[in-house]
Amino acid sequence: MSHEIKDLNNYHYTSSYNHYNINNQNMINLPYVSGPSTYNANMISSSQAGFDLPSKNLSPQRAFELGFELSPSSSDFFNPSIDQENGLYNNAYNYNSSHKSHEVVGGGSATIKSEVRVSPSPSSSEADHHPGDDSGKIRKEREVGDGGEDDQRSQKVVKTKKKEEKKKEPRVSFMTKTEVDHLEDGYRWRKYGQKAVKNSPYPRSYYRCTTQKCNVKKRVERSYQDPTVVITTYESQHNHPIPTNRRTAMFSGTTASDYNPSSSPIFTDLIINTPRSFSNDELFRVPYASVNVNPNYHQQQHGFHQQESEFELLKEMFPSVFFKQEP
DNA sequence: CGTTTTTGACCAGCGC
DNA sequence: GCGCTGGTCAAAAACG
Repeated sequence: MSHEIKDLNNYHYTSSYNHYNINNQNMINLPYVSGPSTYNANMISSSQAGFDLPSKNLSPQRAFELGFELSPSSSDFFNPSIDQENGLYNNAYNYNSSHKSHEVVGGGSATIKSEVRVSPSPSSSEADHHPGDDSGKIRKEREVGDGGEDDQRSQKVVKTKKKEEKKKEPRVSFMTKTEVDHLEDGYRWRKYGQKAVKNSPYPRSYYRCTTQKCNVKKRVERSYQDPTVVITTYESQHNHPIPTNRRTAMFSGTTASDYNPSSSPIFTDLIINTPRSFSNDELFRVPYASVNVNPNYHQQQHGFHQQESEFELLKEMFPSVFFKQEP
């Protein structure tokens, strides 16, 4: 069956090949091992995951250890994709809010698929291009400054610098099968904008983490091809734990250096006990996952440490998925 | 009354 | 240069 289920603004997903393509870049589709149609365990085993990676640095075992250990409290469907080429992570995790069946997004099979794309070198893709990210700041600077030649020059330098910095911002996209637009992920977000998206009847919403000094942003948009799917894109990483008291989130003063999610009892407790608002009484099941790796991946330039750090980043961004405490 | 959401305006980047 | 698009700002409204 080759029913194509996703092709939204450069997102591409085919159920037959577990193909999840972003920004029209090529992906290879790696074989995966079909799992049971129902998966009640708290994680996927490496055999179920069916990882088959060309890169020795990201072994199936390693990928599994690094994060593809999915909590049933996270979603019914989890589809992560890491775009190393663009410093872009892409994930989709879907859950079915109205049924307990394990509906694949557009797939028609009783299995849920997941994949990770790892590709090298930052930038150039559309998804990684955010011209407007610093537009506001630039505007402010312009308003404050006197517009002199030196100012203009220095602004150019600042702009270039910011642009370069921007390119390195890692981004993670999730595709989530849900009726809820804004999924609860434990962090506190403030909406700062909404825009109509080209070729889509659904608007894109922009959120910022409300914690002070945390500049994590996320965009939420609904797939125009499959309105039941919500695409959530995270940018940057939280430098603080999940706020224990949501009302005090913006006053959290925890620094990145203080923050050790794996050793934080509070954090762990949250992962285990915090109910997801979108989950209702759902049991989240992930039958299996596969990992896709960009064939152009250059190991020399982006070795194990980067992959590891990216997975670590992924884990930090989605602790509820990655840090599930073993019984 | 503090916080969040809404929404129109603005800006930058890009393609033509 | 112009128009389109994505992203952000910020005032007003809504919310709790």
